[in-house]
Order: sequence, then structure tokens, then C-alpha cells
Amino acid sequence: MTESPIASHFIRTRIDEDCAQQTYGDKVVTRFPPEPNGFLHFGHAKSIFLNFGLARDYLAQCPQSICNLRFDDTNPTKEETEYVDAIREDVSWLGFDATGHEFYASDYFEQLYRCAELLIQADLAYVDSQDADAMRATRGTLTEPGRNSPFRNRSITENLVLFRQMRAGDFPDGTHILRAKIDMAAPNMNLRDPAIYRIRHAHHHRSGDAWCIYPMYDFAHCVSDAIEGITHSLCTLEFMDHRPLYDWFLDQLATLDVFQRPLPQQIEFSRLNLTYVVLSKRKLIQLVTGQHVHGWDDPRLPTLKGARRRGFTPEGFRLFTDRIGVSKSDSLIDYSVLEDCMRDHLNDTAERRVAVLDPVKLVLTNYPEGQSEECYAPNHPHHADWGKRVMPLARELWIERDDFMPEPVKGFFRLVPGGEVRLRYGYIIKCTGFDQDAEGRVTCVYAEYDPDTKSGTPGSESRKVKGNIHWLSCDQALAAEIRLYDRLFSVPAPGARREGDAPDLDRDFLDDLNPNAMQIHTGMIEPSLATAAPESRFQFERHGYFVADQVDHTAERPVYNRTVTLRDSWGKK
RNA sequence: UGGGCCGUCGCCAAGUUGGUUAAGGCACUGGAUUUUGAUUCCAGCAUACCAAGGUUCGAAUCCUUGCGGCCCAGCCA
Repeated sequence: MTESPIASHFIRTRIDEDCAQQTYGDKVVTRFPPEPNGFLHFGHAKSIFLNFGLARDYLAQCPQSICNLRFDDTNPTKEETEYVDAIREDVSWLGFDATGHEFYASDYFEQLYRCAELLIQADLAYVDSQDADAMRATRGTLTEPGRNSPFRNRSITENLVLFRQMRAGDFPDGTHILRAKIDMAAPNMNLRDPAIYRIRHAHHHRSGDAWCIYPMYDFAHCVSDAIEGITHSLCTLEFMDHRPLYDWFLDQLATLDVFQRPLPQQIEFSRLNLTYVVLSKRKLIQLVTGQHVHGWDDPRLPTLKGARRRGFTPEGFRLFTDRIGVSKSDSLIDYSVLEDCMRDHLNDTAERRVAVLDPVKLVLTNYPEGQSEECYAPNHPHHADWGKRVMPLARELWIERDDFMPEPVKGFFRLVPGGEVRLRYGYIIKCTGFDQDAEGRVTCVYAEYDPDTKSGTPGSESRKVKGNIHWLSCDQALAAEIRLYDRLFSVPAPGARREGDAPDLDRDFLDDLNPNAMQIHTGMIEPSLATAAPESRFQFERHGYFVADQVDHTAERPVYNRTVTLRDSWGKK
């Protein structure tokens, strides 16, 4: 696999500067902060490799470096424990162990609360008793300033009492809210007295019913970072406008001696955009709940769970994140880049096997009935030490339907009537005829083999044929379910308007679903593929990379998923 | 139309305290090897940095003015 060198990017540059100036001493502390309200997707893989990768890379230079896994669970109505477990699994699948540095924002509720009281006491926060509609109405617009709330000038004492009553559960949801007192006329909307705490009488997956007020993201995130001693808090571009608020909270709290400087700094990078998929939580949920796919781990889904079942590898993702880099420009990565990365890794690591996906019978008419002999197939063309396996050859074989054309098109150099081709690892054969059914579908192909051309025997090299096809003897082959996966959507930008669309046309991304994203075949496989463990990955020669299905594959009923095809300069449709 | 950010080869992306010939990867093209139309190997691939002006001996890098794209008006994160 081509190992790309560690690429320089603006975040590394910043960290290098901080290290050079000893801003944070001997540490680079990052964090991966998922909200446990959904499954991780390809976009998270970028963030995971960035955050965990950075901490790991700087370990030699800054021995205290680490990356925390922090569950950002400040919204009790959306989060669940099942997601926590799934996320932890995904992170570890990608190769990062967060044992000992796994945290929860909800563990900081008490500290967060104390910080809020301190802000109130410093006259930097107040309890607003407007309802949500009134708040929205007075927030102003992008071009007009907002108006101060009539409750903005409550006394510190009154604010404190009210806030404590909020915590005590004296008020129903939505009646009061704690707001930062900043500037209702700020051009940055986030600074127009943002909400800090809302009342939510809801059961929290970890804190249970201990709380009925919960902190908002802007407040909880920066404080959590400071508590954990994060040095570089990396997030995506849409949070850029929140940075002044992030700095404001921390600055005030540092002034109030809650935190020591230097404070963590937020740095934004552009999120992953990939063609032919959707990466928004909302759309992913729609696909699952709308039954367009079979659950969160459906191999068609761009979730990490789906990727795993699909046969994608952590190393492939690692390669991918290295290749696409990190920057602040909105980019759109072609899906083929991801596929290429998986091929790249799998090419090196997957043993070769033979499978006939769409079998048609081939009879070697001059091969004695009841006889069979051994042929040898290497497990990997570039790793002789991986050994070889025996493939019995006999009179009746299965070959790929696509490898025979009764009426060949130009450029086709596989089996054709009267033509010659090599049975891979076996003999050169010459097609002598074929049977068709009433619909013209080929039902059987006949050929004669040349006994002097067996692979590996002296003289077998003397005759060259261009075509080379794979096969399986009918006696040996086992039937298997082969799930051929393809891209989930049939257009690069699902749901996006396309050239020529009527001005009033609204497209639905679900209409762009690729109906052929999964096709189930019954194919023939080598016996060793049946006994392989779930999640074993192989290259099916001349087809692509396949993985034994994580949940459905058994020796009795083998199931293989196609991860990605081989590159194909001929059959590209 | 307020604020923030971005615009370097088909796709990514270095370089942006101005200094000879604009890194690298992917894709692509050509050639070699090859019992996977795979892999591998070798070679090629931006007089050009959104545009137009300007400053300068010298600019992708500085200035000006435009153009294009993304984000923000949740008691979501």
C-alpha cells in the first residue's frame, strides 16, 4: 500500500507554533466529541483520524499528548446509551482505544452549573422569562440588530434565585432560560445573548433525573474542553461563528479564576463532502427509518457500521483521510477516491480466491469422465510465502457467464466459439460449441483442452493466449449468497437540482436512490471460503474484494459481500 | 443587502512574514512487466495561482475593486 507521507496542513502548522513557543507545555490534547444521538459516519472518520491521529503523532515531541473521547450529551431528549456503545466500538474499530480517557459532558453538569452561577454573580448572565417565540422575535435578523429582553436588567440576586429555582424544578419547560449578557446588537448572531441553560424535565441517559436544567452546546463545550485541559479543540467550519462565544465564556471564567490560562483554542476545518452519498444525520435517519436500507449497519450506508459490514477497512479510511488532507476550503471528494483507498489496502492484504458469480457450465469434452487432477493457485501473486492452494480440475466446470460470448464484440478476448483461452492455473482450452435455451441464453459451453499446456509444467509457457478465465470444478464448488453492493445513490449530489430542472422543481434525495445498490446472486465458491470466519476479506480474482458477512455468514450458508470491484479498464459501464 | 470564511491542474492540496524553473497525492495519458482486461514499474501531466487594475527590480504571496461559493436568525450539536 502506498504510504503517503504526513502531510503538512494548517492545523499542524498551528500546533507546531504552539509547541515552539511552549504555549501549552509538553502536550497536545485534542478530543473527539460525538453527540450520542446517532451512528458515526464517514465524516466522523475524518475527525477521528484527525484528532486521535494528531495526539498520536505529537506523542514523541510532546509526551503528554492525548485525545479524549468525549460524549457531548447535554440534550437529554435525543441521546441514548445504545449510541454510546456503538460509537465506542466504531472508534476502537478504527484503531483508537479511549480506555481511561473517555468522558461525558454530563459528568460536568455540577461544574457547569457552578460556572453559570458565577457568570450570574458577575452580572454576565441573566434569567430571561420570555418564551421561545418572543426570544426569536427580539433576536433581530442578519441585517437588523436585536432588542434587549425586558428581563435583561434583573438584579443579580433575583437572577440567582430564579436560576436556583430553575434547578430545583420549580418551573415547567420553556418558562425561563438562562442567557449570557453580551450584546443584542452584535453582528454575529451568536453573541446576541445566547441561551446557556434551558429547562427540560427529561430523563438523561446517564444523570437520570438528577437535573431538569441542561446546558447548551456553546456553554458546555468550551467549559468541558477547559476542564479536560484540551489544547486544540478541532471542529468543522460551521462553528467558526461560535468561536467568539467559545472564547468569551472561557475568558470570563478565567478572569473569575475558574480556569487557568492558557485556554483551549478552537480551530475549524472543512467537513467531509463525498459524492454519491449523504452524510447528514437527518438523511441517514430517514434512510433507516424509512426502510430504504436494512438498519444502521446496512453495507450500502456511509456509516462506519455499514462500512465495516461492507468490508471497508480502518487502514483504508486512514489512507483516505491522509489523501484528502485537511483545510478550510469546501471540498467535494469523489466517491472513487474512497474506493481506491480500500482497493489499495485490500490489494496488499487480501488473499486471492476464486468465485463464479454468475455460473454457466463448461464441459471439457476430451477430458475423461470421473477423472480429476490438482492445479495450484497462489494465495497472493506478490507474496509467494503466503502459499498456494489446490484446485481440482475435472471434466465439468463452472465458468463466468460474462467470460463467454457467442457473438463476440470487438476487443473481447475471453472465450468465443472456436477461440482459445487459458483456464487460469490450468490448461489452454478451445471452444468447440455451446447450447442455448429458447430465449437464446447460453446453458452450456463445450471445449477441448490441450494436455500439453498445464500451468506450471515445462512447455506450458510456449503457447500464449491473451484470454485467461477463472473456473471452479462442479464437484468442488459450493453455492454461496453473494451480495453485490454498489453506490447508494445514482447521482453525485443526491437531492440537488440538476441542469435543466424547472425553477420550481424541488428534488428529494430519496428519488436519487440507486435501485441496484444491492443485488443478490447465488454464486459458486471455493470450499475454503465457506469455512472462513465472518469478516474475512478476500479478493475474488478478476471480480473484486469481498468480505464474509459479519452477521449472516456461516459455513453452512456462506454469505459474501462485495466491498468494491477491481478496477476494470474493459468492462467499465 | 449584517457578520464570518473560502477560491492554486479533472479531484484534493502545499506554498500566502513577496525573490531563481508553482511541492505532493489521486485521477488521467503513454510505455514496460504480468496466467487477475488487476497489481507493479517507468514517463508525461498548471508560463499558471477566481478576475481586473495597482505597488515593486521582482507577487500565487502586498493594495484596490469586482466575481463566485459556503456558513449564521434552535430553549439542536
